[in-house]
Amino acid sequence: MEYSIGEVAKILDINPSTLRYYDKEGLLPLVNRTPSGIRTFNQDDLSLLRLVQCLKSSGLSIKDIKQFVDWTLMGDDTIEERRDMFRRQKAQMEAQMAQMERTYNAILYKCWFYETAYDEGTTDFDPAKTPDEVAMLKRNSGLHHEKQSN
Amino acid sequence: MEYSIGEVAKILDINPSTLRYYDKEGLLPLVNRTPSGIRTFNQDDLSLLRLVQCLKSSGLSIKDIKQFVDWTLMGDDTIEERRDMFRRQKAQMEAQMAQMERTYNAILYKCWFYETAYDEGTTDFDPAKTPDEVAMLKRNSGLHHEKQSN
DNA sequence: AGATACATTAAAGTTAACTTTAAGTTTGGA
DNA sequence: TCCAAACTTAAAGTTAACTTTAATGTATCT
Repeated sequence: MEYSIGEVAKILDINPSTLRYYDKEGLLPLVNRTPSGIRTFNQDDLSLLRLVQCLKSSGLSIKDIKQFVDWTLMGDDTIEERRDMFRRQKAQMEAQMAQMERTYNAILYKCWFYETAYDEGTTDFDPAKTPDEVAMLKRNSGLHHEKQSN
Repeated sequence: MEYSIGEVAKILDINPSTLRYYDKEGLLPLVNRTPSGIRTFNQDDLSLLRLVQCLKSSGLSIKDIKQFVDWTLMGDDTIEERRDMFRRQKAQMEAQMAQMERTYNAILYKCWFYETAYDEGTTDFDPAKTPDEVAMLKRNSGLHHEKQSN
């Protein structure tokens, strides 16, 4: 089964221009063309595009992804480089997820803070009189902004 | 205790120019100045800056953060808006974290794939002969790129 | 007083990842 | 055959969030 650029765009919910941009950047080195020059995408191209989306959402840049694609084209001699890239990216994502959890806790605290402020009709309530769990979260969040500046 | 822009920059590991940019964008409406015009940051300013960093890392734009700061300056009449903002941001982060977990699983699979390929000396090994858990992960990751294109 | 480090502003420059535009070509249906 | 939709390229434009530059002022040390 083959697909036009517009069909691929719909399937993967990408702008056709973005697909052309990826192609120009060397991310899609194996896309075929009709004799008149129109791109025809096959299942492999779709798989690669899904991988590109995944790598992008893991935080890799277009440049990094091109490097990976180039390594893949070179074959088995570059397995180590690719392995190391994924090891690094795994570590990077773990750091990112840890950071995200800390940020999420701070947002949770802010949610609690404004739910309470909403109920009280003011941000100037006494944060000492609060459920223990949230109070602990507050102590750990490093966000005591309201106390001083409101 | 008060701090110069350079001291704040070091404490929070931000470029002084970034601090001036935040100020210009209205994110730091309460920073004092010496008679000669030099900014002096106090503890409240530092707290607000930490909050700005947190909101930024949660995915809010400078514009969104300015809106929040403006609401805060307006006082208790805007508690509902701020509460809703944090509710939305909480939901947004949850979606982001769910997406990140899916991506992380795909990266884990890639790690396994290239560790195995490294051991085998080729990417063209039989993925059927693999530990069950990873095989399941593979089936769920939607990344069967190697099979076809290597 | 002079040097040096740090501060100020406004404005221009940077970067990544698209997105849009312009001008044209190809394809499929009435 | 003709029209509209969808394709092509190259190049310019967009956006966010800084970052750098230039020209100048201020504070501190010797």
